[in-house]
Amino acid sequence: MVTLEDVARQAGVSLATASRVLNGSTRQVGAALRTRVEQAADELGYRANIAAQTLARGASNVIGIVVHDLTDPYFAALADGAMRAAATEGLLVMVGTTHRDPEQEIAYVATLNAQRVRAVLLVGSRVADPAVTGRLRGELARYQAGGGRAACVGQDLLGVDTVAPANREGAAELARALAGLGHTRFAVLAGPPHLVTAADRCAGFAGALVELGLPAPQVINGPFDRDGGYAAAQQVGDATCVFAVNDVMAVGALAAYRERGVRVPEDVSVAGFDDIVTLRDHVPALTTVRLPLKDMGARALELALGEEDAVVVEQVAGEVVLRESVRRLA
Amino acid sequence: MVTLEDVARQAGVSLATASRVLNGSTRQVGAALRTRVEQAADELGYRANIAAQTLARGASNVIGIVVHDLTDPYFAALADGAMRAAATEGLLVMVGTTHRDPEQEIAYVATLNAQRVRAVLLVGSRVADPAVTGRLRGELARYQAGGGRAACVGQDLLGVDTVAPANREGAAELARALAGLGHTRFAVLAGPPHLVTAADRCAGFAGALVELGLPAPQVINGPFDRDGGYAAAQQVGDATCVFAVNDVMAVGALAAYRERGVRVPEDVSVAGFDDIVTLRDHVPALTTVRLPLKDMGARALELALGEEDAVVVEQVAGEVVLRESVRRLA
DNA sequence: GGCAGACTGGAAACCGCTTTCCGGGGAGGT
DNA sequence: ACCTCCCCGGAAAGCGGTTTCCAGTCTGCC
Repeated sequence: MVTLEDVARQAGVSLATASRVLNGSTRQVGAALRTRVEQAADELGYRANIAAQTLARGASNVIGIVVHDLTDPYFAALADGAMRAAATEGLLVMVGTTHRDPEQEIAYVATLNAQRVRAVLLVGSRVADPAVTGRLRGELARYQAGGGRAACVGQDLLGVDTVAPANREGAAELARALAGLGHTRFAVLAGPPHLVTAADRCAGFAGALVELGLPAPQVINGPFDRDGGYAAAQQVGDATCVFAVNDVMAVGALAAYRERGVRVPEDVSVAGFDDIVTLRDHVPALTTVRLPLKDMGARALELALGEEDAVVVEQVAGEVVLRESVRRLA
Repeated sequence: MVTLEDVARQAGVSLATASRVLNGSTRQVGAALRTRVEQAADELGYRANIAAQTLARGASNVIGIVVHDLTDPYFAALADGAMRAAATEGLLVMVGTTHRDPEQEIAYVATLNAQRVRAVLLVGSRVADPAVTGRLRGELARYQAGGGRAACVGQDLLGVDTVAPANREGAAELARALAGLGHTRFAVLAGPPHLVTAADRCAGFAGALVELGLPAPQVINGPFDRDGGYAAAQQVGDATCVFAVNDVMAVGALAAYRERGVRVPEDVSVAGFDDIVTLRDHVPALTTVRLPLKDMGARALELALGEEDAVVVEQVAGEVVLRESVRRLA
């Protein structure tokens, strides 16, 4: 491996000079030496050792993003937004996937802390377990005590800058829209009760129905993914409209209905949440609540990098999008 | 930031001892000192500085994965497979997205080299431009000269370990299957001609048709994504069967047909390639060539980490999956 | 012409950790 | 008892950069 010292020797200059030429420094270096160094570096194929640079400078140029599952398009979109933003700042990205294990999330924060990353983004729903949240907060505090910056996309439970999707409000809005179509008997494919995102969406939806004087929906818990939606759909009673707390589950539900010969929206209306881009061509087109996922990811990075002392929490509103998977009741 | 020295002082031991206790060493440390150090580290909230460790050890525990686009489920699946494999090896992952810019890919290799990552995985189709490929090879060679390991998922054009999907063969197999259903007039939504993956699939498909004595297909080039498929579908002539060189394009094509009131598969048959999981619930279900994406990602990591001196290239066969998007011709 | 001040180049300290090398003490063998 | 060998703890030399501090050179100005 060729080092800066090799370059300096080859160019016949000191280490200091070589460093100043090759890695942005405030100090000027004469044109003659400068070209000698550049040429030497080029000939030798020099690549700075970032570990050494990070150590010497005391600051790295990488950020960490922790998501639940990259193959879930929800997280892919969020991560992509954050990564694009990072790229414009000249930052590298370390991505960790927890596969929905909160312990993994804590472990990642510790690891990213060890890496002295400039910032960490925790992307994804918080869980309702105060013990876990407490330990995560502890790990984050330790990281921040060392000068680390952090932000979260999800619920404001961590005491860090947060981009918070308005899950309750979005779901409530959706409920009102669906009720406006004449539906009165609802079911909610509610996902796991301990996932705050799922719980909020479910609660927002149910709350709005109550406010409208409608009967409470049938609530069916289960996994937060496609198969969870598929399974939950089997347990729906006599509802005319089913709300799956995310699009991926809604697609699972649609698959279940299709297999059973239940027509959507003729026999039952189905709605989701998120407006996943990959699913926009689904048939029937999914009624959902659109979240600007890429922007949210990018915004979270901005917040993390921002110099503000105060913790800022930004609500992001969702927009109800009615499509063919729901119908107006006669 | 609390350092190892702080811990050592607090525990009343030397730096060496503290290091041996806290970071796996071959050397033993007495139980008494050991617990003192551990306790001190815990009290102080010590987190090793990985940059320093990497520098001192001369080896890092991070690997780099470079993909074209994380929001494309094809890459998400591949990356996920690789990341899971990395996790079992205790490795951290840096992910870079090129957004399909080959220059970015080269830049990433340089950056990951600077990071002294243990291995880099180049995931995604090569381009047909020899100049670009040459520069990428140069950058890779420089990296490998410094002890770096590399592997590629795509075409064997880089001189590194490669997991190569059998694009030609898979497409040929698909062509034979479709011809077996009685189709004779084909169109290929071929993607960009410079993308080797797209070109191979197109060539394999067309080649098989020729072998069968069928007329050559209509070839329509365009972008490699959903909108590319959508646009290309508009230009299809009188084909009874359309092959989109990937699933995402096929979905675009299906959307185009749906909008125009063309029924699939009654009026036209459509097939894709990849068998993207997220798209399995699409209606109509997509005929495609299944690639074991997760396994391929994991395998690429294995190859990169493997000790073999010889460059190994592994072909991965695709499996034709006939679903409702194609029909047998009367 | 002489001197202050601005610039440029180099020596060396330092970033935080690993690991080699050394020394001291205890256990085991004779 | 004495010697050897093994173990464990510590001092110190790196790992590859950055940056402070110092010295020498030029330039501009009085």
